[in-house]
Amino acid sequence: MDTKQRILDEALTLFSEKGYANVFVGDIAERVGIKAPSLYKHYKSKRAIFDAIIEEMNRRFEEQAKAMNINGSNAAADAKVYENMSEEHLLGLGRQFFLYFLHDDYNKRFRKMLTIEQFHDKELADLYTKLYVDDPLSYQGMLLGMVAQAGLLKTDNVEIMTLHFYAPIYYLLTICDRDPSREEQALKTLDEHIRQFNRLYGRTK
Amino acid sequence: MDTKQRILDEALTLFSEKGYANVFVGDIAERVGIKAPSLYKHYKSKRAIFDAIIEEMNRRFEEQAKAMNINGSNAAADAKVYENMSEEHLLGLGRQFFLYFLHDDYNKRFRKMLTIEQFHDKELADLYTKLYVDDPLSYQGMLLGMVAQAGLLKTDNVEIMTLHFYAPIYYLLTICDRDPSREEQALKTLDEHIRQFNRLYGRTK
DNA sequence: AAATACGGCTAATTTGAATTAGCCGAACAA
DNA sequence: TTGTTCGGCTAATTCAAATTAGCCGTATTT
Repeated sequence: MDTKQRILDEALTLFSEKGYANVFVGDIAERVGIKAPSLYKHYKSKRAIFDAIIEEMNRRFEEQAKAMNINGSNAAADAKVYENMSEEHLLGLGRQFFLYFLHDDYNKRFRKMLTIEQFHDKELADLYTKLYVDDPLSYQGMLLGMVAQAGLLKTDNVEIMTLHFYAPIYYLLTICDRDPSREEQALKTLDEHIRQFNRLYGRTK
Repeated sequence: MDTKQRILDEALTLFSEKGYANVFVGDIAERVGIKAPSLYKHYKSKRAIFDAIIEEMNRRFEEQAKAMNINGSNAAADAKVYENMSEEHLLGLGRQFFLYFLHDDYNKRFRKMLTIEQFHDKELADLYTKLYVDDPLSYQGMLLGMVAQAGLLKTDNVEIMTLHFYAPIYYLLTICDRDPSREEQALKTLDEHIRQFNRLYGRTK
């Protein structure tokens, strides 16, 4: 990987562990294997590194969103996929979502960084809300909506049902971010949550 | 209020808005209405101010926990209180908990500060988890357990039921911390959540 | 009333971290 | 090959923020 990219990568790691203000330009440089002044050949300032991370993140997420829409925009067709969905499928859905967010390295670090920096300015707060609140909710709302369409879930309020599906996932995610040693237990809880969710909302009693 | 206490108070406000590292001793002093060097008549260092905040917080929470136990330890007696609990009571319970955490000034500021600082060291992470994850869960688990005992809620897994009750509350709380303009909407969602919770778990179908 | 403690101030001092200046060798382009 | 760019380095420089020194008035104690 070229140096410019490595700088972003190491900076993100450090920012996610200690927060922007507690990371020194020298720390980043050291990790990359160069001296602090050399960083300035690639970025104008420490702030510029942070901004570049945010930019790249936006790029990645847009990309990802686009990819999702390709499979997600045609609800009528996709609903068929869910026509014979079982509890196992639902479990898979939740687990996949959870593990992706939890273990995908870029996601994990970025989420932690945003958690730390979210109160610095409104833009970051909005980004956090978009990435970890609104987008997952609307995406999963769409999926669960289709499953309900297919007659496998019963509710008169998809939004609240989706909240009931996602809030515990979010909650467990924040626990694991803070303390990875809880992952195993969180995964068990996740399974129980989804099974119970299915019992509560599933049509096939 | 005496200066020593005012320093803690203003420091907490600032730390909760910008995080420890982005607050200067001079900022705190200015708010208190004195000059930076005068702060050192009260605290040995900037760090000591932070530590004092944590200490006071621990004191407050222990106090609060003690107060709760007085009413909470005798489950058999308290269960009677819930014998004729209605959806309205349940709504009140959730709303009270939510609003207390959301608006109690000390709580709000402390929670935001911990959110920012949680990844700095394990002690802070553990404190966060205790205050906003484990304690609420066990407290509400106790209450809901009693309500279930009284025959008003039906479940074979109180823990998951409690997760289903609390996770959305936690989720909404973090949204409001980030963006207070969402409070109104969050309160509506909270109500819908609890009503739906009651529909899902309530015995009196 | 003298002595002392308290809590404020201004003026240093110290420190440490970001950034700039300017050099230099390797690669590559003309 | 000669020049130019790239990306590294060391040695300043700058600047801001924490902390210390030392003064001083007020209030409290003895």
